[in-house]
Amino acid sequence: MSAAENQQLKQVLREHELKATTQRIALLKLLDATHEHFDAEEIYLELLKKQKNVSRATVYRSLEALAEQDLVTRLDFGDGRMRFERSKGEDEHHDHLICEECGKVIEFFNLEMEAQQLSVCEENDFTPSTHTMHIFGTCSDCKQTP
Amino acid sequence: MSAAENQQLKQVLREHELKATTQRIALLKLLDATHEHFDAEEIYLELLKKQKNVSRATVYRSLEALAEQDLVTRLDFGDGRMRFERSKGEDEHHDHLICEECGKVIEFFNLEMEAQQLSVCEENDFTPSTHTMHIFGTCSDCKQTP
DNA sequence: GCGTAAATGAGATTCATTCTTATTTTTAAA
DNA sequence: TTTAAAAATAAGAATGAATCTCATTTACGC
Ligand SMILES: [Mn+2]
Ligand SMILES: [Mn+2]
Ligand SMILES: [Zn+2]
Ligand SMILES: [Zn+2]
Repeated sequence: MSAAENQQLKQVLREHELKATTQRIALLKLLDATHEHFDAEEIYLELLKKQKNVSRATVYRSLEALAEQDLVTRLDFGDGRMRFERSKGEDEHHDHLICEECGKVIEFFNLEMEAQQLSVCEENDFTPSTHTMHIFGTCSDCKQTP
Repeated sequence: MSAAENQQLKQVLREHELKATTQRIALLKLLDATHEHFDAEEIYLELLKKQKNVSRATVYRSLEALAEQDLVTRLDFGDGRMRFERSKGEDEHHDHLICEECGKVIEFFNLEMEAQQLSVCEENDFTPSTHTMHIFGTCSDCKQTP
């Protein structure tokens, strides 16, 4: 099903000089369908559940290749496992609030903060490539029930 | 030597309800003496070099206990190992620029950025506890020699 | 369709961190 | 100062995320 989406993802992969394997297509399709921040094991299990044959090693290798091409973004929430999300356009960059109680992740974007980052880099003659701006704490849901 | 410093660190540990073991004192003394961002193994090796008897497990456990009490700060530079630095006062909080070429770490503090973080938290009814603001890229030294 | 380079599967391996248990140390009280 | 209980430590085993190995399969330009 969704042969059109498959074709489109095949196209995307080739534009980034990546071979369009069924595993990579399935992985991209999975991440495209959600805003969740999966780790590699979760992605592996989801693909199995969807009857896709894939190995753990391929999940890791695919995520590496896709991240290299900025098709997915690696997220490090500091709990020992990397998370991944589908990269949206440059204009859709966002950072994260992470609830330490329930694990909920709230996405946000703050233009002034991004501007301050560039300003700090200039002051230090530093050429930025990526950044992590993660704020840990307690979300509104968890605040009420201590 | 520096019996005074030892006494002072003993005091600090007890104020935080931690037993003042020779290992914890040595670890704090080590981190007090530098601005470097050591990982656990480096700390372990440094302590061995200084003739302190300590085991890897104790380094990890001590760092956990000290971080719990905010006497040290855990840093995650995303390369698979945690780094640690001595926590300074609340007023001496800083974030990091990390050179992906040479590993150099530049510390910075930007008040406006911190203010924006609080503003984002308020907007989302989120109570912050800590944050990571790490900017990865290329330092001035590495820019020149590609 | 063919050939070749690249990707995959399955499991072994690595390496940071955590866990286990016997032993030692800290600390408060006698 | 000696003593006892609780806590911390040493040494190495265990864990788990991520990477690597190599035989097999697949993608894709011709
Ligand atoms: Mn996100
Ligand atoms: Mn620092
Ligand atoms: Zn929550
Ligand atoms: Zn550099």
